[in-house]
Amino acid sequence: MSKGTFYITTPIYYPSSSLHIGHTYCTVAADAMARYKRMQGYEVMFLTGTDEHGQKIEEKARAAGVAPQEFVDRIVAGIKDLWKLMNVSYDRFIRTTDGYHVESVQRIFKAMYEKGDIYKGAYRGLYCTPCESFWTESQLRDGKCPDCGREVKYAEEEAYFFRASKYAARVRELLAAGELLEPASRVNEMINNFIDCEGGLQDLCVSRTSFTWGIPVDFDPGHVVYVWLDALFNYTTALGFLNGKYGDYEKFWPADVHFVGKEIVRFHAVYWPAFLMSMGMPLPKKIYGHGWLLLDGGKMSKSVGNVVDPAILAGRYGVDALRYFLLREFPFGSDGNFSNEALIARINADLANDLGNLLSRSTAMVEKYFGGALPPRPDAAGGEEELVLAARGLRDRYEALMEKYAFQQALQEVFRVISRANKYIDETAPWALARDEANRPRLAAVLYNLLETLRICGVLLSPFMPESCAEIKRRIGASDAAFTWDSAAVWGALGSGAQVAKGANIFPRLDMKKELEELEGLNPTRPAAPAEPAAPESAAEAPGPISLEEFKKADIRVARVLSCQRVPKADKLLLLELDAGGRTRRVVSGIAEWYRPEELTGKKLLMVYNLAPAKLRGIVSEGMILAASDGGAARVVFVDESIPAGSRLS
RNA sequence: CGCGGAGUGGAGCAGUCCGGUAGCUCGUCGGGCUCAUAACCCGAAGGUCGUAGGUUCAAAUCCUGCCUCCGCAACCA
Repeated sequence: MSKGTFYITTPIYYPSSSLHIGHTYCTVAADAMARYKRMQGYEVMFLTGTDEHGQKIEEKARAAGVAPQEFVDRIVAGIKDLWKLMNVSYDRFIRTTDGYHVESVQRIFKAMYEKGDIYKGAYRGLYCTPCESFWTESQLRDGKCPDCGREVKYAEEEAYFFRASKYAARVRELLAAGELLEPASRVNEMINNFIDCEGGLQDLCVSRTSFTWGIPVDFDPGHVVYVWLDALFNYTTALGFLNGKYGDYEKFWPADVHFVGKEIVRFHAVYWPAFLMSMGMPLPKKIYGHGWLLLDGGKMSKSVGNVVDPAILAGRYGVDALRYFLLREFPFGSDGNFSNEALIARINADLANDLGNLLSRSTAMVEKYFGGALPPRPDAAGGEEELVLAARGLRDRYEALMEKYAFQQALQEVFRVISRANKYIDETAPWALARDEANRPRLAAVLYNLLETLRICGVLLSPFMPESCAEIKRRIGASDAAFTWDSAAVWGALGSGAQVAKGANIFPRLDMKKELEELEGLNPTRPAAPAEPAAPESAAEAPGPISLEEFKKADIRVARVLSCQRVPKADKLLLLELDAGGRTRRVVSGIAEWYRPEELTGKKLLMVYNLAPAKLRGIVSEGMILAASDGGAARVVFVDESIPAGSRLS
């Protein structure tokens, strides 16, 4: 029965905060693919998981006042809940903190080291101590640090490197062959930017000593494995590669396809193959770099009132409707504009008006004219009608598109047939046929054809909308055998006599205006969640309690803005000169998006007076001004004119 | 000159690689039908294909310049 195996993966997500619609998009796509392959009879392994190491997690956990493991445990629980809600049928969920993964990665690191592909080296170069940055000769300005203008000195820092350069030619050849990476438009980008660039493909630093939240290099304490080496091998350790946890490596590797966001195509298409080559392992058959969901024309953090929390949307409109929308609206390989309006319009037009309505009216007529029993199957003679031809050939057209990961087009094909069926009802006018007993056979044939069309469409839509299609199956009275992949290529699989269940539209029509208002009302001020980068702060990230003593360490003072100007070449920064009692302080603040310099000049505000200086865009900032933000526009906290500059907050 | 993407009827997109009647969905207007949801079906209006040049018998499509928008990157102490 099995046609073979099919191994598909999503990226392992970074649990620094909750996931959003962009992650959901990728995971739902992988789920649809996995379900499709299972339906076809493949033995599928669908892997997803989380990438839990790295400095950022370490920092976030510290800020939240918990241990890193505890921090990620919480977020991972939320991620699993989301996948459960979205009906994601993953077969395995890997966490890079899982013991078996850690062991495997240590073995891999060692093997690459012993082979000579990982070597101990150092960042070497001219180092500016205050800036904590290495610079190359060409970057220096007048022989000094280009940022702060101070002297630099030669320095080095110990690190392990992966000899990527050794595999550059092979990786290049592989990419250029055009099989590995899709869409093709990304291939040249990879080759031009990372391989044919000046200096060629650079060796990759694969260990860090600056933080500890990672997999230790077991033969060299102090080093932890760089997250990408750790993360990429998840695709194999999850199958049991170099560990005893699972025994599926031989069976499923190499992967049939890795779905990845375009921001990580580079690591998957360049370094991942190089790593595998080093280990002498087979390469994945396909890496598909999907696009991003942008928001209302692209503005990420400034547009107002969009609720793009997948859980909210799924809760309101149904998991299937959201899944359908994501995969029908956007071409998988390119960016798309997400909007609530598009979501609702799509649900109404396709699901409510076309599919849901077709199911309702068809079953209602069976009920009305045949007492709810499936009309007898017509003779083959009537089978040359346009609708029948379209529905009969649908599975093959759908399959060709699904094999190319063209979800949007595959769905379009199905809905073309659904539209054709609605038109068919008009053409055949069953209500007119019903008036004359002599037309009864014809009426039966018409209704049968409609149910058959619904059956085929229902089967093919199942990977996208599993629950709803199960309901379609029930309503048209299809047996299990009449709802399989094979049956979708057959016309006439529906038996006669079974009971049809009439009922309300499975996709109720939505009131666009009302929905948009309510969605905004749900969260009027929070900015739309960006599709890929930072998600809204989750509760897990709120810092824990601090003592009064700790709080008192902060010296917060009233300051008057003496002058204010934009920082050149920085979109978000303003440079303020502040009078806070003592000498004039220069503070750089990231509020240029919300304030013009002249709006601030002369105003009184609060500043953290004893914050350690930091250098931003080359300018030393001696403090921080206080502003409030809920994630959207930041508003400066102004204080009463009567308070003298230099007063301490207490 | 940091990297990349996009400009096509009111909106969102396809078509661009491989030049040759500008297509789809939504919206608007008119009509039809009544099984179903103010739904469905039919028809119509509406486009200098960002802009200026070039190549060509022929350009949305190829070449060059320019304009605009957007994402990434760098900065939000």
